[in-house]
Amino acid sequence: MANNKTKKCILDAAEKLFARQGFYATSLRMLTREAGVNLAAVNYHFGSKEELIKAVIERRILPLNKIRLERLLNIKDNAGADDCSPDVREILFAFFEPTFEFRKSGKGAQDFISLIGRAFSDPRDTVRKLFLNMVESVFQLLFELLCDALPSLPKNIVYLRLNFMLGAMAHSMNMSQMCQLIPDGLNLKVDSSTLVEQFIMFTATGLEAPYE
Amino acid sequence: MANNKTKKCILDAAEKLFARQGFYATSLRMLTREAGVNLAAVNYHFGSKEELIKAVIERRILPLNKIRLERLLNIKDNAGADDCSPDVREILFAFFEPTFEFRKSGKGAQDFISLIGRAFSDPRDTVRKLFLNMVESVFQLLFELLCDALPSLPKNIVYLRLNFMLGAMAHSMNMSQMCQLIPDGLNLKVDSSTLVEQFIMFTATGLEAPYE
DNA sequence: ACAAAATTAAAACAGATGTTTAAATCGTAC
DNA sequence: GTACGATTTAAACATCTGTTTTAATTTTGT
Repeated sequence: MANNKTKKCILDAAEKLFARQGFYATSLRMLTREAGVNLAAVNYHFGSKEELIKAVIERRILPLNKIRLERLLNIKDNAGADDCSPDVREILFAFFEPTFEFRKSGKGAQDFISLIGRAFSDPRDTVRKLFLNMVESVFQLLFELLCDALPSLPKNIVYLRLNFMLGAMAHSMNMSQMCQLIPDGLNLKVDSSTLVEQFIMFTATGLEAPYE
Repeated sequence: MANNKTKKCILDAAEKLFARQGFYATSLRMLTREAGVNLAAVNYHFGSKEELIKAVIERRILPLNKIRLERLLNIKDNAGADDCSPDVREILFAFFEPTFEFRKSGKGAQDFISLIGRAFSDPRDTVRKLFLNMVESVFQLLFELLCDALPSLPKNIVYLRLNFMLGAMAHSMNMSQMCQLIPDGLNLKVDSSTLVEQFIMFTATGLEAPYE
């Protein structure tokens, strides 16, 4: 168990290639070449490609989830103590800021975030469920808090809007390829902090929109 | 050229399977079995799998784009004549309503719409560009109109928010699998018209959010 | 230093993939 | 009815996939 270098190389290469090409389009041969390890190493260390996918996601999402959960629980407790509804923007910031913060921490992190967007909208149940199971608890708490913060909205409407928000998020995580849409002469780039600000501004305002 | 039955069977089957399993996960053998035609028929009629993907998307998106373009141009002309800014909600309604309306027209249409969501966030450049090229003109006009409707916002901010919106849209199109997120006892289903209303309410309010 | 366990390496495996081929069948115009 | 082009069929093709196997090598505990 001493030498984890191979495992790390595989995870790093997988993170990169899965994010940029997708799970399906990345073969174990590309992956192991990129990682500089033998083809059989993946099956030896992880068992199968599917379990590698799981490991790639798990490595990063568990610590991230821990932070998000702490921050959301903190909001919940404060609201409970003061006996008032939590604030939507506060909730969103607690939920998104760790993600965007982590994203800035390096190239690998950036790849991982776009990989999450991939997993969230993967065609195959196996991959999607794999991811959803890991984030279920956080999402559930997020949903609860948003319901508390928006007491005038029916829960199914909150749920619907929550999904709009998550879709926007999944898409925003692949920002690199976003700017292919409008081939304008304008400089449409935005820096990372503007992205978070604008994202929260957009979604918070949308969530708070009046019902009918 | 007389018998287009085979072509139609292939297109229908492809639409269904591509939407439900993704492009990659659908093999030509599954596809031709579902369509009830010979394996070689795809290559005979369409040349390759990639060209089949293109044909599947094109069949539906061209008429849909025509409607959207007409309605958007109509708004543009009216605004030009009255010499006033167009209305955000009006623009969004013109853009989204045809899609959701078409979605209601049958099972195949429903599959197609979720297929569009797939194409929009496909990992591979080839597939994504294929789709983006077809919608480029409509998106460009949409962007222009939104800039006119939101004169107080910098264009790159409008562009950013437009992308949030498109992400939300792509995700909402696979609504069928959305409700796996919160396994609550609550009935969180919403009907189709509520979906459009809420989507426009959410995104319009988000787009109109103040800048900083 | 030696034996046992863990890891790496190269090769082969079984199966699936998109595509092509070559013959058979069909539809249609003369 | 026959000949000809379009279509369908079944089989083969080459290539790629994830996984296993078996042997070599390295690392570890004593």
